[in-house]
Amino acid sequence: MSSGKLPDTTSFPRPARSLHSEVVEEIARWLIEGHLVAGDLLPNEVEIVERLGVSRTIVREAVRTMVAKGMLQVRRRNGTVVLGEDQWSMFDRELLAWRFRYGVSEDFLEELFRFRAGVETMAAEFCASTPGYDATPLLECCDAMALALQGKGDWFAADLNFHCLLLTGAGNRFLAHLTPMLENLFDALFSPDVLVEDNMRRTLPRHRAVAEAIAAGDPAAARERMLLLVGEARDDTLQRIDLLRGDRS
Amino acid sequence: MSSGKLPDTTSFPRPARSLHSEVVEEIARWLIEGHLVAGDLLPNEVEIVERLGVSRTIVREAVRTMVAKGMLQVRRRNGTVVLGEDQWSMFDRELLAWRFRYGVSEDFLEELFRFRAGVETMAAEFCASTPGYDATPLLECCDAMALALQGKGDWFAADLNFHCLLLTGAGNRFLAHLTPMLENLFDALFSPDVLVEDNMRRTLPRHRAVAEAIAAGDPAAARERMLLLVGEARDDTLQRIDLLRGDRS
DNA sequence: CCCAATTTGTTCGTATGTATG
DNA sequence: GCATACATACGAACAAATTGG
Repeated sequence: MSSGKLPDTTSFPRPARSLHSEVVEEIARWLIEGHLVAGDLLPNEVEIVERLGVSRTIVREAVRTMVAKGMLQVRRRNGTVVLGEDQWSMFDRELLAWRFRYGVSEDFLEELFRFRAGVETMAAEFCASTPGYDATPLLECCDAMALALQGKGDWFAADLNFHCLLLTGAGNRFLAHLTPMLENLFDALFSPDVLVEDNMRRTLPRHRAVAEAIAAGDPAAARERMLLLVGEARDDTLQRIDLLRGDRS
Repeated sequence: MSSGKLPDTTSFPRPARSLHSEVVEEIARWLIEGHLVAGDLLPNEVEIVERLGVSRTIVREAVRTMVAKGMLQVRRRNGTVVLGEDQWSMFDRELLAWRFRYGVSEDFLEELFRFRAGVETMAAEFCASTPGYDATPLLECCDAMALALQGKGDWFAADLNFHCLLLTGAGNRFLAHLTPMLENLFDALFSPDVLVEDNMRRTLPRHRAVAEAIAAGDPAAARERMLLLVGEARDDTLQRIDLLRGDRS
């Protein structure tokens, strides 16, 4: 009966999204926005069915998806409980996208930047210590960034590509698997419209220095320079965000 | 009708495992063992239903689970395709367990050890540079390992605990999220019955040296010593595995 | 110890929508 | 444009397990 209120879930101008993903994202939002926290019980299946106006099948499949991502745990008779954030798939593309969309905490960003610094220095070191590693794609990225500074081309794409190349080129599938994290970070925080030209002019030579150390096969230098690069990026970004927060409050 | 060939998928003496997890693991095995590779189409729903003797619902929910883990992608009308291993959730507890159970490649292990070295040195560095970090749990782990060497206590648990403490104690949720990887690695390769006392006697002082560097708040030393520790562990393990492989062939 | 209520687990039949050929 | 094959979605029913009286 309660489904009378929302007669047109399908009539939204959504291109090809399935009911499944709608419901998954809706429930995920409950958790990410904190309406349900670790230890809470999810409403039971029939209640969700009534609240969202979808069939039980959809709800069950949505729950399966979220269990697979470590967000829920379901026990017979007991209901479905929300797991702590420490159990959630931390590097899952979708989950990261949801977090950035529905709000990440300052702590989350801090730790993300610190972790990123660690893995990217690691990747730079790996690349530099790979015999015969071809660094030309990295240098080409730097050229593309330089062109973008003159208004010819896409800085954002070149910058992101540089960092992804590092992760994927290190010859380590675990490092390579962290690219969705970077992509989400870039999408959320370095979107083209917030790029500051001042920062770009400063960071470009840092990028090139890293690429050159890798081309020279010098792991220690690559590591050191990468640390400098991501440290500056961190400072720039967190400072910019603090300014935004300051404006809002 | 066609299910007459396998009348007893359910009659196995499995205690409380759900049909869902059975089917998920069965399909996962198809992928991990390589019967289906990237780009292949999964048999359609009805065929899986007939082959496994379960309902469509079960199959659909199993597919949802594996889509959530990045192993499958389903497209309307087109069928369900197997994704490349680079898309699979690399740090997912279940998926790691399946891989170790159904066979990991030598490359996989090599990269895992290299990645592990990177993140654990990172964690040691983070811990050592945390002001007021309490290193006594780490030192207690070393004591427990020393006792285990005298036959009093569980070396395996103490060793694993040492490394997990490092990851969880670094104050970084991304590092902490890598503990399932370590746990699976330890379970698969350092199980109590294959521990070599010689290696244990050598590695114990290495552990203590790391803990002491962290207690002293010396990130550079912590990093250096950790690198030594995991390097030796890597060599010991890969050598032992090579011996096993050599015996078998 | 058993009984009953609650909640998820599982199956089946059917209908719809959407690409493909 | 039509038919086909397949995933998508719904609803009703029964099974099984766990909790609490």
